Amino acid sequence: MEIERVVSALSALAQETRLKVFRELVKEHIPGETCSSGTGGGLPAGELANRLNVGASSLSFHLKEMQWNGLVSSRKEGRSVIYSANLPAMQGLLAYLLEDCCGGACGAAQWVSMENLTRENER
Amino acid sequence: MEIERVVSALSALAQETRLKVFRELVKEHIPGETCSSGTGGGLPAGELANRLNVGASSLSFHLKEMQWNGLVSSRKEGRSVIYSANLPAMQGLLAYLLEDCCGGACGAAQWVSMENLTRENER
DNA sequence: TTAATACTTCAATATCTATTGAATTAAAGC
DNA sequence: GCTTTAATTCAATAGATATTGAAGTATTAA
Repeated sequence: MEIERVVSALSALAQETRLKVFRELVKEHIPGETCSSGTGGGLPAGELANRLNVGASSLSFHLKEMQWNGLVSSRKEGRSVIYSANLPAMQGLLAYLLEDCCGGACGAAQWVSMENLTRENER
Repeated sequence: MEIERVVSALSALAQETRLKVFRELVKEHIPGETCSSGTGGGLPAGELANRLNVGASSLSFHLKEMQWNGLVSSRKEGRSVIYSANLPAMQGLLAYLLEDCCGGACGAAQWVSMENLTRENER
């Protein structure tokens, strides 16, 4: 992952509303399903706006930003637009941070224990 | 790690110069040493400015930002100021992203393989 | 076909960020 | 003390971001 893409992925998450959006979408994620393939998973823009208590146009602005940066994708369903988390983008970001910004120096192997990694989905 | 701190840590990294600064400092990190305790490790501001080809005052602005957000710390040594990466902050950030923004849904246990984690420090 | 719903786009605005160069502070060397 | 070096602070500026409310576009329902 080259540095410009890393910076843009980080920018997409470095804002409270957007980070909360991503978290909500991850909670709704159905394992093994991508947005384009899925019939379930993800959330409509309006539901996100309600949950996060953000104005529709403001949320739309943030979703567009996140979509541009590859963190979410969308599909249209009736008059709703369903957004879902693009987990491979997050994986790529985490891999970069672990390898290039933590490296051996971080002692990653120690703290990234199975306790963290196998933690069950609490939804 | 509460959401405001996560957002501010992400903001600290979501800028090309700052991300490069952090990477450089991680490369210079001496395992087991914190900035305050260390006699080695870290880099003086001027050396960072040279390596990254950034103006001194601009770099100073970014370093201040990163220090405020807890990603780097500094010590004075003669007329230099030595900056070093605050790895626990990065660990906390990665832990948050793995757990709250990736969770079980991400299949983290699969992709965070030992291949990634035990990769040798290439400096 | 009209009305309602779900979103997005647009324009105006306010605020935050980043860069530049000049001025300032602090430590070392002469 | 004077000068050089290392870095920070300041002021001005340009540009990017975020919020608001109004207007516009589809889609569904009456």
